[in-house]
Amino acid sequence: MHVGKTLSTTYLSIYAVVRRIPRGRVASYGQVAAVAGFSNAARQVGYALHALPAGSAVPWHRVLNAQGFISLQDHHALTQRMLLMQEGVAFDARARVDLSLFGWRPRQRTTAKRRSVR
DNA sequence: GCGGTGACGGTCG
DNA sequence: CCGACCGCCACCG
Repeated sequence: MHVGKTLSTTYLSIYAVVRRIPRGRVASYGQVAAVAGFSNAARQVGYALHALPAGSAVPWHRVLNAQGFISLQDHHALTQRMLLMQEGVAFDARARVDLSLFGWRPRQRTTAKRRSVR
C-alpha cells in the first residue's frame, strides 16, 4: 500500500488498528482513533481510510460511525454493507448495526487482572 | 498561507 | 430520541 510519500505515521497507525478488527466485528471511527492513540481525531480516521488504495488488505468496511450507521454514501455504502453482511454482521430495519452485539472489544482480558470489571 | 470541507463525535436543549 | 452546535485536524484549491 503505497499512498504516496506523504503517508504519515498517523495513517499507518490507523491502518494498523483497523487491521486488528476481527471478522464479523465493527469499530467506530472514534474508537479506532482512540486505540491508535489519537482520541480526538475521528475525522482523520475517515480521511485515512478514504486514502486507501482499492484492494488494500485493510478491512476498512469494519469501521462505522459511533451510532452504528455506515457513513459512506451511494453505492459505496451498499458495498460496505454487503461486505459486513457477508461476515455475519446484522443490520436492523433502519440500517443500523447494534454495537453492543457486533462492536469490537480490543484487549479483551480473560486471564490475570479481571479483577476490576469496571 | 488561508479558509472551506468532511468516511466524526460529545454535548446540550 | 433527535437536531443543532462546536471542536478537531489533514486535505485541497
